[in-house]
Amino acid sequence: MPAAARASERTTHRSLDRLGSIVVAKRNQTVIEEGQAADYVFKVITGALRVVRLLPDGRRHVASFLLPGDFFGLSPSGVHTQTIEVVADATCVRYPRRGFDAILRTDPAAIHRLLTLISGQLSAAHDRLLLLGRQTAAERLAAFLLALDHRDRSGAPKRPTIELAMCRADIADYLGMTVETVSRLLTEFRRKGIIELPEANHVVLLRRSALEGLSSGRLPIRRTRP
Amino acid sequence: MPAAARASERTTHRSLDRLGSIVVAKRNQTVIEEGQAADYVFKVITGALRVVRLLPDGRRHVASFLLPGDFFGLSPSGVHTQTIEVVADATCVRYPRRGFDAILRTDPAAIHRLLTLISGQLSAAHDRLLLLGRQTAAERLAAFLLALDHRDRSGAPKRPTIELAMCRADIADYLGMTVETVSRLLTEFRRKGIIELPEANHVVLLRRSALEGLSSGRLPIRRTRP
DNA sequence: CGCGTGCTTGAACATTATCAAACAGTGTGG
DNA sequence: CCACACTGTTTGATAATGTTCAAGCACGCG
Repeated sequence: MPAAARASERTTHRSLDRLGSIVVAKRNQTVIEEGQAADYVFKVITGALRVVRLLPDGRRHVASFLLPGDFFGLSPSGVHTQTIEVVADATCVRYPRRGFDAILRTDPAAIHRLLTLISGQLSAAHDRLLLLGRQTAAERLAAFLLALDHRDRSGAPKRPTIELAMCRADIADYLGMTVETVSRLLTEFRRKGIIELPEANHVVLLRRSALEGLSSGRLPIRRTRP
Repeated sequence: MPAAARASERTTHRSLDRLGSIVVAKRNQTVIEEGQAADYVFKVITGALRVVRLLPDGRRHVASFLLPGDFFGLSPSGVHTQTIEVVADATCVRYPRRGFDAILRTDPAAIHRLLTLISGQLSAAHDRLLLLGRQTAAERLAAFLLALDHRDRSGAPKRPTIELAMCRADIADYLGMTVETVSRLLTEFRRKGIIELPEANHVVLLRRSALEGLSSGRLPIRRTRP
């Protein structure tokens, strides 16, 4: 469920590297606040962040998690529409917006990559709409674990253990449920032998197929509408 | 809840007009199928369409509705990831993808508009994630009615009557609930004097403020039972 | 007409939220 | 080093929101 697709690595531009400066941020710190001017673009190096939206009464939603390799802060309008907070102590590279734009102006290929990146994010958002609108809590959590695993695995192959950088509340707000439901479902998965929970934030996938069955892989199956 | 923002009108490009050809499509017809090559870009002139995704077991989700002025079919990857069907008999303009791309290559301003358009869609998708993940059925329906009204009203001012081009099933799949719930909530709104329902697909907004109160989530989440 | 389709309504049921309490781990100050 | 607060997790009992199943109604069309 990366907000920025895996294409992010390829989006790195050589001439960008010289512009970047390292930024370090600690747990629960706010990196970008809704309404702020979008003067910088960031790329996650280590750690994890969350994209957050709030309702007036305090209900919270996590739009996406940002993991190493992901870009954030891109906002053509020039104003951020979301708040971004640190989940696990993070280091990022920060590029000044102007330099970023300058590259876009001169490099057509960069524009195309950016367009592809954002389109990928849009497509991912649509997947999540289907997830939140039409799948059960168990299906959503299964999909989440599989996505995290897939993401991890792209780095080091054959690692059946997922490390959860985020707390239960973050997961709950990401999947549109309560912490209690997240906890109960994890326990249920454990009882069924689908996962192991050596520690609260370490998940070992024992039977991936069971999770895949739950998350009802999205195949392009069509139903003839009445 | 327009998939393509209101900016769509401004996205029209003079040199595009010569390339376009008119396409007419009837109710329930499929205009674009998931997996198809994205050879054309469309713009809605009249009528309404829906962007649909299905789960293998038949559960359906409507990602967005497309109303006059909206663009669709844009897909940088070259392959469509969604199915698009006709809600109410529609006429669209169809532009060949190549001509569209050519304009993008030569006109930097067009690229910027496209980027802004897609970013707007992404932002709208995030709003909908919050809606589906954290708001009640009543709040979602209220937000839907207000969005439709806002959209209509931009054309002709002072029209308190919304025409629902889509059926209850479409609304339900868009808001992540069942037809029964949509129906019950509309009845409830009517009983409370918030709306009127002269016909099944005509909604008159009597007390917009009541809907706004609902949709902004300012209503108590947990009600102490009498 | 009578049938099909879509809308509404009702009653029973299920999933998930809410409330409450206990527990584990972590850091703090005495 | 221990007691203590503090935060995050788990578990249980209860309740609400929304679904499912089932039936009836309204409308348009052959």
